[in-house]
Amino acid sequence: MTELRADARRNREELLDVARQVIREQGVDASLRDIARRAGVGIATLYRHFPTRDDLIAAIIGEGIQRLNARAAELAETKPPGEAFEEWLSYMASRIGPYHGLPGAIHDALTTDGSPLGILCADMMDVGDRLLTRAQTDGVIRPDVTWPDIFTAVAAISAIATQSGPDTSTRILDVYLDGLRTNP
Amino acid sequence: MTELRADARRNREELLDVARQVIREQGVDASLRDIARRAGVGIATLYRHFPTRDDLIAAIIGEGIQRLNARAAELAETKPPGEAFEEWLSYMASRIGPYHGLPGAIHDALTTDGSPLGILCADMMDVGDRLLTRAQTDGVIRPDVTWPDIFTAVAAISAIATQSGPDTSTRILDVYLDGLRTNP
DNA sequence: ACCTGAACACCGTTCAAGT
DNA sequence: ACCTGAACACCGTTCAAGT
Repeated sequence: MTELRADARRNREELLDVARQVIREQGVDASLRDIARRAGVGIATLYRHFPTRDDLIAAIIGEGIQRLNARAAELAETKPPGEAFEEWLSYMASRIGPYHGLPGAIHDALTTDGSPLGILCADMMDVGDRLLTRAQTDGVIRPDVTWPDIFTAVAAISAIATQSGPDTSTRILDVYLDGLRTNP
Repeated sequence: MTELRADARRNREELLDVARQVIREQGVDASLRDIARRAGVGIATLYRHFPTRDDLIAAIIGEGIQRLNARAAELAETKPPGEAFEEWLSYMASRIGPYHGLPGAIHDALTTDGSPLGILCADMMDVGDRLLTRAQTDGVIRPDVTWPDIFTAVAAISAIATQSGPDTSTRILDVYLDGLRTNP
């Protein structure tokens, strides 16, 4: 894993660069053949580096997910629980939404064991769960809603961004967040 | 349209029966070739009866959409505006959700002119808009939310049903509906 | 170690040829 | 009028053969 022959390393980088761009444009169901072609590499080479589509997606969004986790820690320290939780959800939506089909892929990955994408997102789920619990303990978020439900909801709502635009997605998320708050 | 040769009529019925089942099982992206094969008909025959996938989907869910519109009229007469609106949204979600990919297809169809599915759903959009306006006039639903937004939200949330099950979808919809209500 | 293209089994869509 | 399969240009995935 860590030691790669020079040519292999170059191919891997090129594949990732191309895939990042193509997937941002066409979504997570983009043609793998097309990605290999644009990277100037045989289709089998793509499969050697990324045995499944899941592996490729995980490699592409890995960094973004880590940033998401870091942001959670940051918000937890600087903002009150309710604000931290809501801001983090909005941030998550803005990062995940633009990749067409990604929320669905993450959801599938989380319930498929051994999925690299699932493993990658497991930490994110823990982080979210903790932020939620803090906000619920603080009494600002309804105590009867679970984190898996909220994650599923925010994922589905963020997916709207690729169809109806980020503004629509944001407005809908705001209404949902309002429903999440305890009535004073 | 109305006059079909006996064999053509039989083929059309068989295609619709098979398509209804296959699409319920596999979603709106199911293989058209597979549907034709199972219907015991050449692939070109499917295309002759339904020139686009859109036509086929519209033909399949047409009856369901009309039932949806009828239900709206019924609810408007028998229930107070807020209840009528919310019940209709839940009913819509329960009808649309189970078909994987249908909410997305409807959304695309509504913004593509000439789409048979879009034409079919246009009435439904009017009906929903009227129910919303009544509920807003009655003061029970937030006045600052538009019908297209609500439709998009409910469509996205109902789509959850095929991934996480109808119960999850229902719970999430409840939270969203809560966010839609005016705070007393 | 790594790369490659051919191979296989699928698609969606169209079109000439059949009845 | 209507039906049909072949044809074309694509997929995802695997595997034997190359360096």
